[in-house]
Amino acid sequence: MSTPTEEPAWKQRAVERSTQAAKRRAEQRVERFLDAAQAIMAEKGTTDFTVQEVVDRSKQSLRSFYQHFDGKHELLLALFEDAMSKSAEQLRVLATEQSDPLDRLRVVVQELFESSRPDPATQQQPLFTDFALRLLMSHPAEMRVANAPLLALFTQLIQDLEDANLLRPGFKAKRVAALTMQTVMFNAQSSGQDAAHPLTAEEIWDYCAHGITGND
Amino acid sequence: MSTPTEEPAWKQRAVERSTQAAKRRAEQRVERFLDAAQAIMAEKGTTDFTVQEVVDRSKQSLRSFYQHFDGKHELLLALFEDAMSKSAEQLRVLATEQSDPLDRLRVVVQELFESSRPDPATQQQPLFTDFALRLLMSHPAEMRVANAPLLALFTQLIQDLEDANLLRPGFKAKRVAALTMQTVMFNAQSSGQDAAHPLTAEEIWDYCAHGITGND
DNA sequence: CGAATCAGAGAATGACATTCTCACCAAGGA
DNA sequence: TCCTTGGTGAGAATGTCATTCTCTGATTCG
Repeated sequence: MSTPTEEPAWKQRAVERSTQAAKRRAEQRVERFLDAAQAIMAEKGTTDFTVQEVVDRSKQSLRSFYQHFDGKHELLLALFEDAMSKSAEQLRVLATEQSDPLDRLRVVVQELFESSRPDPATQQQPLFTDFALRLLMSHPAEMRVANAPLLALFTQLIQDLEDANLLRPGFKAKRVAALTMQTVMFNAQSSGQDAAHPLTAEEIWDYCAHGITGND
Repeated sequence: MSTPTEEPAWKQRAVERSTQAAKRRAEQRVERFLDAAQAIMAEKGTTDFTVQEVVDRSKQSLRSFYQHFDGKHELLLALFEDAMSKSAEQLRVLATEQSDPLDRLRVVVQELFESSRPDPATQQQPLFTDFALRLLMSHPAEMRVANAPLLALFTQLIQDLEDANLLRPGFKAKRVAALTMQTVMFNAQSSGQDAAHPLTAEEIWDYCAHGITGND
C-alpha cells in the first residue's frame, strides 16, 4: 500500500514537464478544431456542419477529434459556453458605462436583444439561437452552466435595482434575473425569425421593465 | 384542346363518389398514423420516435406513410398544430369563466404556463416544448401558422384590456400579445427543465403584468 | 376477365456520427 | 542505438435514421 515516497524530484519535474508539453499539444489541437468549427459556422451561418467538415478543415483526423471531444455535442457546447461568456463580458463592460442602475439594465437588455436576434451580418449568431434551444431541451444542466455568466450579470444588475428600491416589491432579484434574461433572448429569437413582427429593443425593454399594465 | 364537355353526370358522380371514398380512406390512414405517433410520444415522452415505429404501430407501411406525409416533419407539424389549436380552445373556455378582463388574461397566462411546462403526468406535453423549439428554428412560417390560434386568443384578451384602459399606454395589443405568449411558453419550458428555479405561475404572471419595476 | 390503382414488405440509398484497424512516428528510457 | 508507448493520420466499418425504390398481391371498375 505504501507508495514509494522516494520519487526523486527531478523525475517528478520531468514527468511534469512532459505532461505539460502533452497538455499544451492537446490544447493546440483542440483549438484547431474549435477554430475550424467557428470558421465553418461563420461561413454557413448554421450549426449544421458535419464532424468530417471540421476535421478536414482543421487538417486533423477523426481519430484525433474523438480523442479530444466526447462527440459533436461537446464541441458545440465548448463553442457555446465560450460565446456566452464573451458576450457576458461585453455586456458587463457596456453596463459600467451607465451610472443609473435602471439605465445599466436597460442597455444590457437592449444590447442582448440585438445581439441575440438572427442577423446575417455578424458571425457567431447561430450559437445564440439555433444551438441554444437544442441544448435547453437535451442538456438543461449544461445549459445552466453556459448561461451562468450572463445570469450573474443580470442578477447583479437587478440586485442594484433592488438596493435602489427600484425593484417591484416582492420580487426576488435572482428569479427576476433569470426570467428577464430568458425573455429577452427567446423573444429576440422568435421575433427575429419573423419579418412581420420585428420587435424592437425598446419594445422589449418597456415590456420587461413595466409589464403589460404598467401599474399595480 | 377542347375537353369533352359532355361528361355524363352519372360519371361525374361516380368519380366524385370514388374520389370521396378514396379521400375518406386516406383520412383514415392519416388518422391511424397520427394516433400511432401520439401514442408513442405519450409512452416515450419525447418526439424522438422513428418513422418506422409509427408505421409498425399503425400497422401500415412505409410506402403508405410517405404517400400521405411529405416526411416526418409533416407528421410532427400536424400533431403540433392540432395540439396548439386544442390548447387554444381550452384556454378560451377558461377565459370566458372570468368577467374581469385582467383576470381573464391572468388565468390564461397561468394555465398556459402550467400546461407548457414539462410534466411527466400529462401526455402530449413534449409537443409544446421539444418540437416547438425545433420548428421555430427550421420553419418559422409554419410555426407562425401553428401559433395563430393561441396568438389570436391573447390578442383578443389584451385588446379587451386596452378597451378597459388597462393596457400600458403606447403598447399595441397585438405586439404585446405575441410577446406575452412567447414569454410564458418559453419560460415555462426553461424553468421546468430546471429543478432549482421552479418558477410559479403566479410569478410569471406578476412579471408579465407589472414588469420589473412595477411602475413608470 | 383485364387494366389501373392502392398498399404491404422490406431491400436499397444516403447522410451522419461514432468506432475501429492499421501503420507511423517521435520522445524517453534501458 | 533499440524498444516501448502514446498520440495521429487515413480511411474503412458500423449503426441509426429518413427517405426512396422494387416487387407483389389485392381491390376496383369498366
